[in-house]
Order: sequence, then C-alpha cells, then structure tokens
Amino acid sequence: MANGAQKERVSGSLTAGSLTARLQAAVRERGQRWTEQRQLIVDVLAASDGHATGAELVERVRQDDPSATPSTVYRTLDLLEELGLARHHHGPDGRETYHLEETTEHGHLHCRGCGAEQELDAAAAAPILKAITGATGFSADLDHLSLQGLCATCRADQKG
Amino acid sequence: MANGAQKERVSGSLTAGSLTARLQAAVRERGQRWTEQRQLIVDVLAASDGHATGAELVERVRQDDPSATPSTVYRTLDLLEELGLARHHHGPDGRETYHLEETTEHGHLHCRGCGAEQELDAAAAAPILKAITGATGFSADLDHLSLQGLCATCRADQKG
DNA sequence: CCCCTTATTGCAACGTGTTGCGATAGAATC
DNA sequence: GATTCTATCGCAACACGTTGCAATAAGGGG
Ligand SMILES: [Mn+2]
Ligand SMILES: [Mn+2]
Ligand SMILES: [Zn+2]
Ligand SMILES: [Zn+2]
Repeated sequence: MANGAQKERVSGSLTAGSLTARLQAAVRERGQRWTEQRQLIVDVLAASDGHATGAELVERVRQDDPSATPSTVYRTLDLLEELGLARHHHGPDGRETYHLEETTEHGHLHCRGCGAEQELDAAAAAPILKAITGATGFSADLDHLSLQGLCATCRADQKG
Repeated sequence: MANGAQKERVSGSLTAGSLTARLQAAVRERGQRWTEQRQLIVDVLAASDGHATGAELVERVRQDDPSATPSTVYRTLDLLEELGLARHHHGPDGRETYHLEETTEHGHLHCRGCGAEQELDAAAAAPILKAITGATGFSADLDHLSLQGLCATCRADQKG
C-alpha cells in the first residue's frame, strides 16, 4: 500500500510538438527507455479526444501495430500516469477511463436515471471540495472524483 | 442505458430472523423464486460484517456449497441490490464492494498517501451533498460515494 | 559501429466478472 | 403427490486487466 513512485510533472501546457521530446527526456532521466510502442500509445491517447477506456485504447493501438499487446498498453498507461501526462477516473461501473493531462482538471457526475454524464470543472467543484475538507479534513482529487446520483431533471420527473 | 427495474424496499430495520421471510415474500411477489442458493448467499452476506468484494463472497459461499458458481453469486447480488437489501460502493481501484442494507448509509474516503479508509456518515456528509446539489443540481447517492485524496495527516507530512 | 547491461516486450497463465444456453428445480394448480 | 410452467442454475465461452518470465532491443560506453 501507501504511495508509489514520486510523480515528476512532465509538462506545464502541452503542445503536440514538444510533447514527445519532453516525455522522452523525462523517461530517460528515470533510467528508462523511449520506445516506438510508447510513442504510438501517446499518439493514440492524444488522438482520442476526451475519455477512453483501456480496452478502447488497446484496440486503437493495435490498429496501427497489431503486435502490441494489452499488457504493454496498460503498463504504458501506468507510466504516463506516473509522469503526470495521463489521468484516469472511474465510470459508474468502476472501469478506468483515461484522458490526457492537457485537458483541464475536472470531475464527473453520472445520472442513474437518464444515464447523462456531466463534467464538473474546477470552478463548480470548488465549493464541493471545500465542504469535503471542512467535514472530513480530506483534500479530494477532483480528477478522480466520480459521483453517481440523480440529475435535476430526473429528480423532478420522479416526484411528478 | 437508463433505469432498470424499480426498487421495492424489502425492509425497514432488519433483524436476522424476519429477514428470510420478508425477502422470500418480496421475491415471490415479483413472480420469482426463493432458492437454497439465495438463502445461502444472504446468510453469507449477513455474516460478512462490513464490506466484502464479489470474489470474497464467492469464496465464502463455495465453502458451504462447492457447487455454487460465480455467475449465481453475482446474479443474486444484483437481485439483492434491486430489492434494496444490499448495496455496493467502489474501492479506489473501482472494484465493487458489497454490504447489507442494515448498515447505515455512508460514503467512503480513500487516502492515496497512507491508504487509510474513512467512512463518512450521513451527518458528516450532509454539507457535502448540499454543496453538490447547489453547484450542479445533482442529488448524489451517499451509498455510492467514494472519494480519493489526501487525508489531513498526509497533507501535513507532505508540506513539512 | 559493436558490446553490454538491463528495461521493455510478448506470451501464457491467472483473477474477476458477465452472458447465452440447455438442464434443473421452484411453486402453483390440480 | 403428480403435472406443468418457467425462473434459476451450472457450464462454457468470453471480456477486461494483471503478473512472472524468457526473449528482445534501447542506448550508453568502448
Ligand atoms: Mn457502482
Ligand atoms: Mn482509480
Ligand atoms: Zn438524469
Ligand atoms: Zn493519509
């Protein structure tokens, strides 16, 4: 348990061009290696705008390189998270969903009535995070925050 | 997508004795059947105080009845949730964790620093749920709420 | 450019759930 | 208790990830 490897931030704001060079440097600095697989996986993740599950990413990677295997893709996703380039949250079923760090930090709300998914940006989340800290002392990760409940519409429908 | 079968509350406060009879009636009312497997799974869940993953429950059920299979256990857990007898939330890895409804409603907080897990009762959660509704219109399910972040201690350590 | 060390890969096996299907067994009716 | 209807069961196959291990290849040094 407890915390794994330290995170070293790779980037401030990422432009597609400098991304590879920066990542490559960060990886080498850790005594690790930059490979074609890793490059490809980063490219696929960058092209998958918004959110993508592990299985979806595996499928897209294999379209470009059929020799790639799930284990490599998942291990690379872990590496990218350690470097702070990728993040994940969990869908209502618990499955991990990945996105690039360039997206602004946000949480997710899933309505169990209509299935709608709403994003929660930092501004909207601020009072919520503050309430959490006030009630519990915890500082919650907005990136990882994923709530289930009923949206305003479904709540009104239910009453009627 | 959207909402599955209506939930019919089976119980108010549950004592072990009346539980079976009430469940049996609720199941029959839906045109379904009460079986030895279901009885056993309820018994195991009742004996598993606190939280248990699906795999743990499967293992315990099979100790009493080796012929029981995972599919039956998971399908029964789904049924118990529909009836409102069981609930689940998700660990930090997204895995479902089950508990009986007799436990009072509560959420969970997982510290990614020290691994500590803290429960969040209804009273402590009230201002948080209120902030969520205020910011988003959503009414969040406390049962299903599972946050990741840093506890007060780990946050202080990190600063030092 | 070639060697050498060792990080990375693919593979195979495993863990955890889910689903379709034919066999089994609740339980309502007679 | 026997009959009948069909919900539930076990099974087998599948989907999604994870892990240990031996083969491969990145990349630093000669
Ligand atoms: Mn869930
Ligand atoms: Mn997670
Ligand atoms: Zn809704
Ligand atoms: Zn902590």
